[in-house]
Formats: sequence, C-alpha cells, structure tokens
Amino acid sequence: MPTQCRYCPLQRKDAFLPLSKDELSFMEKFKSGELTVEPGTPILLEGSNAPQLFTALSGMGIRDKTLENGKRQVINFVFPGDFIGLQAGVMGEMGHSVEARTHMRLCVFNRSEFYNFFKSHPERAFDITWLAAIEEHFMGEVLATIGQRTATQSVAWALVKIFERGRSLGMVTQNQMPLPYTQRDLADALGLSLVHTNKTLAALKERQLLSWSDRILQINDLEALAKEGLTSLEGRQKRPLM
Amino acid sequence: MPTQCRYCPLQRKDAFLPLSKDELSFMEKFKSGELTVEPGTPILLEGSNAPQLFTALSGMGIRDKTLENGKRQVINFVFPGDFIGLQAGVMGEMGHSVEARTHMRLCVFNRSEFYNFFKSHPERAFDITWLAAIEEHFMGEVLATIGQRTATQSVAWALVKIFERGRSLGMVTQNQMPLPYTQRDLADALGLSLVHTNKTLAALKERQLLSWSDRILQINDLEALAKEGLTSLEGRQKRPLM
DNA sequence: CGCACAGTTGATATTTCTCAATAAGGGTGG
DNA sequence: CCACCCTTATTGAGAAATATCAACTGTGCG
Repeated sequence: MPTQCRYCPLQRKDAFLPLSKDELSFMEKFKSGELTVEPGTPILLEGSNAPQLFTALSGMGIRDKTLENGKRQVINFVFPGDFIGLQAGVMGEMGHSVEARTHMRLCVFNRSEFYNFFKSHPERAFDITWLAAIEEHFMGEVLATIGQRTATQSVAWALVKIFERGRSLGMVTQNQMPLPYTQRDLADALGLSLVHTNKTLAALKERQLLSWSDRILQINDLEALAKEGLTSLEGRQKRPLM
Repeated sequence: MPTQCRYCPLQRKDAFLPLSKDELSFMEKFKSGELTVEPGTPILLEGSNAPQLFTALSGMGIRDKTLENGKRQVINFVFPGDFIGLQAGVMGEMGHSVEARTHMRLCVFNRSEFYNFFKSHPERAFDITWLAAIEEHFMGEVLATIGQRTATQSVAWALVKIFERGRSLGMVTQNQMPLPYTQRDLADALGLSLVHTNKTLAALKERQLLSWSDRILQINDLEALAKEGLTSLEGRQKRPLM
C-alpha cells in the first residue's frame, strides 16, 4: 500500500503550495501506485506513448534527447516534486527521455484518468498548466544561456540554478548539496564539450567559487557565482505539487 | 464589433483542430475584443503582469528576452494561431517579450476570466495545457539545435521548421513564403553572430538550397535542406486553437 | 541630402572543440 | 587476491568553428 498523499513528505516542503484536504484525497484516488527505480533506469522514452505519469518523490534524474547524428542534449535535471510525462499525457508522445540518476521513488498516475482530472478538478488542472508554464519559462532561460552566455557564464549560471533549487528543497547543508550527475551531463546540458566543461569547472574552482567532486557540489560564494553567471538570486516562489 | 469566432478564418485552416459549436460560442463569451498593431509594436513585456491574453489571428511576431549584459535571445517566432501570454495568465509574469513584426490582428481574452475558463470548460482547459506541452516539446528541439547542431545545421533546421509551419498555415505558394524577420532575428534565435549567420545563409544559397531576400523565403529543395538540418519532414499534426 | 537600418564581405581574434594520453576508482571474473 | 576493463575526471596541444572588427553597399524615409 503506497503512502497516502496526506503523508507525502514533499507536502511539507516550503517549495510547494499546500494542497487542501479535498485536493489531497482526490490525488489519492488519482494515484495508482509507487515506483522505485535504481540509477540508470529509463523512466520514459523519447517518442514513446507512455501510459503513466509520475511525480518524483525522492531522488534525482535527467531528461535528455538524442539527435540523428548521435549527439545528446540534456533538457534539464529532475528534482523531487517534478512532474514527469506531461507531454505523453496530453500530446501522446514524449519529446525527450527521462532516466534515473540516483535511486528514485516515483508517484504513479494513470494516464487514462488524466482527462477526467481536468473535468472533475479544475484547480488541479490549472496547477498542471501552471507547471507547464513554469517549465516553459525555465526553458526560455536555458535557451538564453546556451545561446548567449559564454562557457564560464553558462556553468556558473547552471550551478547557481541547481543550488537554488536544491536549497528550496532542503538538500543544502553547509553550502553543500548532492549532485549525482557527471561532467558529461552538465556539458550536454549546456551545449559544451566535455573537455571544455572540465576546464571551465577547474577555473571556477581555482577561483575558490565552488568545488564539485564525489557527487557533492559546494558553493563558497553564491553571490559571486551568480554575478559570474549574469543572474541574480531571486527568491524562488512556490510551485504546485502533483 | 469583433468578428465572431464561428467566422474566424483560422477555424478553417487544417492546421487546427476544429471546435464544436458549443466551444465556439463559449469562446465568443471569453473573447473580449480584437487588437490591431503595427510592426515594431510591443505586445507583452518580459517581467510584466499582463491583464490580457491573445491569440494571433494574422500577421507575425517574435518572442525574445534580454540578458543582463544586453544580449538578446529570440525564443521563437509567432505565427497565426499562436496563443500569447500563457505565462502571465498562469504565473503572473512573462518570461519573455512579444513584439509584432508585421501588421497583426490579435484576439483578446481577459485574464480575469482565465481561471473561470478551467472551471467551466475542461476540454478547453485541456487544450491550453496541450498547447503548453507543444511549446515545451518544441523548445526542447530548439535547445538541441542551439546546443548540438553546427551553424549550418541550425540555420537549415530553423528554416525547414519555419517553412513547414508556414505551409501548414497556407502561407506557402510556389515554394515561397513571407518571412518578415531580419538576419539578426535569426542569429539571435540560434545563438549565432549576425555575420556568421549571414555567411551561412550565403553558403546555403550558393548551394541552391534556398534564397531569402526582400522578406521572402524560397526553399528549392526541402528534402535536402531537412537532411542538412538533421531533421525529417514529419507531417505536422493538428493543434488546438484558442 | 543625409541618416538609419539591413545586408554583405574580408581580415583577424578568440572561443571552443577534437584528439590523445594519463590517472584514479569500482566492479568483475579467474 | 589480482588482473582487467569500464567509466569518469584531468591535462596538453593543435585544429576548427565562430565571433569580432571594420568597411562598404543599397534602400527607404524625413
């Protein structure tokens, strides 16, 4: 028996908007189970028409897509609370793949009930659209990063964003947070070569702004790093949780 | 008195899913008017909390955002049928600006009724989410382009996408379609410098694949151009129209 | 006429990529 | 337990792609 939504640990994180009792019990009906996967497990495949949607409950993953020439683009990193599979749910086909990078626990929803969802709970339907808009907003920022920032600025920007995200989820302790990705993942996310990403990271480390090894990211001067990344530290606003 | 939705010329384009009579009359209530703007007019501003949402009825525009260092990223190009202002509608703040590039006619919706929308017409709410998912899907492709394709591949890819989009809207006659953007727009969309974009276009023209001058894009060999852009010509599927 | 903007072109500078080699760690089979 | 292999990270050197700078053209417009 999966944990009931009212006991969902994400509920209590202040990164998320709280759900009403009514909404919670509705989500419990919508929830069809839980899925636990190990690192490296594919969760959704690009081009697939998946019958299930997920919310990441714990652990981290990655979204990516592959070009005809074999090159890979990382779309973004999956954190707890992320909704996975919207594209399949509404368009019938994923534009990217999702893969676990750590042990992950996922809340599973049945796609066949997705449309019902809109019918019976407009507030929740609105929240899904909200999530989609947040995603679109963020992807605009990523576009601007890959398109307009230099390698150093890009890396700084990305790590600031990741760190802020981690902080809002309570993953940061003493300026450190777990970051279970490889330099290749970051390189593919930023449209940079692995080698150049490595050298860029080394330079930032040299400047004492951060260190990232053994899957631990430590940021020593977030302000300075944000400045380097041509961004500022806005307080992250709460988002809906599915 | 604005044109009633049932007479909307976009309705009849086969790029869009048809609306039921019921939906049409509902949209007429939701519609608060029409807006006509001239080239260069800003429609929505990055960071603004706009009270209105739009659907482009005719004409073309551009979405862009500006970095702290003044660099500009074009997010995408606005075509007839595009829904504008979702981010403001649901998050309360636009992540990019929208500006007219030709004379444009816009269908105006009142944001204050946006939430109602979800309550009273779940099918239409679903369609909004669908549009958001399409946008997200496309932006993933753009990310992969800027991040992984070479300049030549990027330009070829972009023009193929634009041409396909134009074709689905009936804007193509004899391999030609209007393209009221500048080379700078395209450069800023692809994260390339203006000069390099110009030379890349010249090379593609030299190869007789296309020509683009006087705001007219002509593609001579779409197949070959698609191949150059590492993409294929999938039949574009119908999308919802707001 | 003169100015602003879009496009074009050549020369040069810089960033970033590719190639190649090395090192460290984890896992596995013998 | 050791030898081997695979992945990840690291570093140096040279190559390629792309950016920057600068000059020039044509066009539309007040």
